Amino acid sequence: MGKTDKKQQIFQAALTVFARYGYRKTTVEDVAAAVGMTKSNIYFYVKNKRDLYERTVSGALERWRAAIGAEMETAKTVREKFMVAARSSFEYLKNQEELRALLIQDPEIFTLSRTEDRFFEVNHRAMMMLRQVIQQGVDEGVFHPVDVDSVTEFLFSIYIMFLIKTYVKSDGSAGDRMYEEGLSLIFRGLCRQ
Amino acid sequence: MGKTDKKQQIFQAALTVFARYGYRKTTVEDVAAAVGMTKSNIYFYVKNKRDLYERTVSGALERWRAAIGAEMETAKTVREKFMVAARSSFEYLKNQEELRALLIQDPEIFTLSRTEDRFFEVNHRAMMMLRQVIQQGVDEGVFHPVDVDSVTEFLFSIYIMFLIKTYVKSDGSAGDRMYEEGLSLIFRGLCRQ
Amino acid sequence: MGKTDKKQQIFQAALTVFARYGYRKTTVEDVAAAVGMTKSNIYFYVKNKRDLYERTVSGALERWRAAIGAEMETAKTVREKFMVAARSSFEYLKNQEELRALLIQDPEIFTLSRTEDRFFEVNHRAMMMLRQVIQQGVDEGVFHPVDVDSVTEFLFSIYIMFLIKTYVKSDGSAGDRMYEEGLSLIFRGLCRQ
Amino acid sequence: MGKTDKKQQIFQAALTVFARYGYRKTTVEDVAAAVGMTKSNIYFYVKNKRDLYERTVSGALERWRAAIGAEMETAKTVREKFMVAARSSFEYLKNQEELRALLIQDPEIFTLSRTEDRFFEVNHRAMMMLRQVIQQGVDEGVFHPVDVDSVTEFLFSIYIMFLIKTYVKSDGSAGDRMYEEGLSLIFRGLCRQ
DNA sequence: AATGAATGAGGCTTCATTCAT
DNA sequence: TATGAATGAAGCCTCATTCAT
Repeated sequence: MGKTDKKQQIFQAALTVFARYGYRKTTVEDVAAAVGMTKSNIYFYVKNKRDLYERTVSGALERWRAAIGAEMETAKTVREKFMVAARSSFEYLKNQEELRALLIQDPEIFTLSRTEDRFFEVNHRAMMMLRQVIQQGVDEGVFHPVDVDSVTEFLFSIYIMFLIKTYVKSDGSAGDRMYEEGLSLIFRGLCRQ
Repeated sequence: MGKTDKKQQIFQAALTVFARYGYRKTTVEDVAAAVGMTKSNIYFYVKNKRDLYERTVSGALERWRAAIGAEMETAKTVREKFMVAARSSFEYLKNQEELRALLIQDPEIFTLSRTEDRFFEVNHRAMMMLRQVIQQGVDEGVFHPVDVDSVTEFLFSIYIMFLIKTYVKSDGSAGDRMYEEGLSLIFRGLCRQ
Repeated sequence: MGKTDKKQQIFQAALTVFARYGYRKTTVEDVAAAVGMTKSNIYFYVKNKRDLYERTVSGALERWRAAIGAEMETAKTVREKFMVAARSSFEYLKNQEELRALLIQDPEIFTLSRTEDRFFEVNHRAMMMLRQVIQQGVDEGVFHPVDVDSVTEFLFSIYIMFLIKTYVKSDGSAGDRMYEEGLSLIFRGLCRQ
Repeated sequence: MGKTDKKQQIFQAALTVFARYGYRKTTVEDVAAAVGMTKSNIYFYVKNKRDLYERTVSGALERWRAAIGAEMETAKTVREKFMVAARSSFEYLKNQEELRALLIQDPEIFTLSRTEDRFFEVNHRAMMMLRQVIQQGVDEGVFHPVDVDSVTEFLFSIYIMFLIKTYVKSDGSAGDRMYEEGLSLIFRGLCRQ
């Protein structure tokens, strides 16, 4: 087995553990135990506990983004693309309990501060996919002539928040209802006519 | 000086320290040093490090909410109230660097899950203020006849997100522009006609 | 209320608390709370936590010894006295849950090392009562001509052990049975004929 | 050096320290220093301070019991066995200052309450050795037809008490004399004729 | 590539005790 | 007499990280 394979194995196990306990409560030894190796050997593959975490998360995010991207290419119209993006993100997360848990544990994963964001690159790539849809909508006159960059960021943020909200252990509040109401409100504000 | 005063003094100092270093990195001793007393004496006033933190945060949130509440009473129309709420929140935070820092350090402060939220009460009170405005807008026919509860929660979430986004150490992105674009988009979706 | 009364009140409360939690786990504050005063005020009446404990225990032991002494004076023959001593000790303890608990928590209370024993005096007085009975038995020829001092100490020790064993939360073993068997064994070895 | 060896080294050192200062006064750091390692490394071998203590004590008790067991097998008659047991226990302890000290520091080590006894197993094994002798004596008609279980427990208790008494830092009292008087008294009550 | 062993640094908490009022 | 407030000292334990093998 190559070194890369072993790493993947580690990140997979780390995902499970971090998702369950969060960064702080997770011990390097916990991860090691999950892979079936010893604590010290982990340091052969990663530099740090932090390093371990960041690689783990980045990997998971990237897989997610790639999945959405693939789905979006199947859509034709702008409206479809928008919906596909939203829907397939939700679908994807539905089958990824660990990723969901992770996002709940550490919502800052989505922070977009370029300077210190540990996940800037992958986040940015994801946002660009959204931007492209909006740009297209504006160009085609389907959407109001909004400032594309600002609105992209705005919607991306809402979108992220939605995901988190939706998957946080049931607030007791009707998440689905909020989802529908919110979405139509947004659409009403975005679409022309 | 009464015991309550001393407590306030402690929470004030704690706010400073927690804002700077975050919960984890902050040492009880740090706080003690900031007040000018010994570590052990802190335990005369609070039960725990956790207890210290929660009282500190709750206090700060409550002061904030009260300030907004006072401002809102000065407004007459629904639209004014809405704007005042948004604006004075921002204004307030502009002068409260520490609270801002705190919110960045621990965004979960705003989590609204009734079961585990440590700050549920004060958060809830704040949201109810918003709900009241929306209800009024709907009643007066100024807003679309939306589902008040869902939209309240939706807008409150966005509002919180906005605050955090805006005050996160410079994103590099144009926060204000996003703010304006987003707000008008929302309004367009919310207001009738 | 005189200072002495207040002290008695303190020792009474202390007995309750020490009996329940043992010396180590008992906090000066626990005792204070039980009396209804503050920690610091305790130090007006006693020098130390240790001092507090020792006065508390000594008092209880002395009351016990006095009760037995009174009972023994009612007996006539040596055998009667012996039995009365054993029996009334048990009877007394039956109604003194706290003292019992205390003895279980700190069996060293009965240690007889003259040098460091904190309760030497009262223990010694108790043992002397037993010695007197044995001496009388030997003098009257009812008992074997044993070495009075040694046997006294021996029996006193067994006697103490018995008390503790008996009142330790049921070992699961048949304490009563052991009591009878042991006592008759002892008597067989002690009495002439 | 294997892990087991290292552990033995630790327990040996721990025995020394616990014997000297008692459980409470002994610091994990004290033990570590005695072995020549750091505090934290101790936690590599044991779970707790408590764990450290219990393993230390159990080991010492077990070594003791095994030594007596070996001696007893050399004896032929019941009386001899009884005497050997008593005598070799004393002999063993004479050369084990630390174990002696330990027993004095924490007499509860010998408590036989099945539920809470931390050393029940090893204690029980020891008592069973005594029981066997008594059973044999009764079977052979050398002893009175006593209730074996009760008397075993009774004698075991006395025996333990004796050990403690004898080895408590000089009582000032003539321990040996008491030993002889007590033993003959017991024998007189136990042996037929 | 892997491991056992070791370490250092640090943090939380408890409490007996004191002191000014 | 009584109290609130303050303190110092101490102890347990966790963990990320390193190193020799």
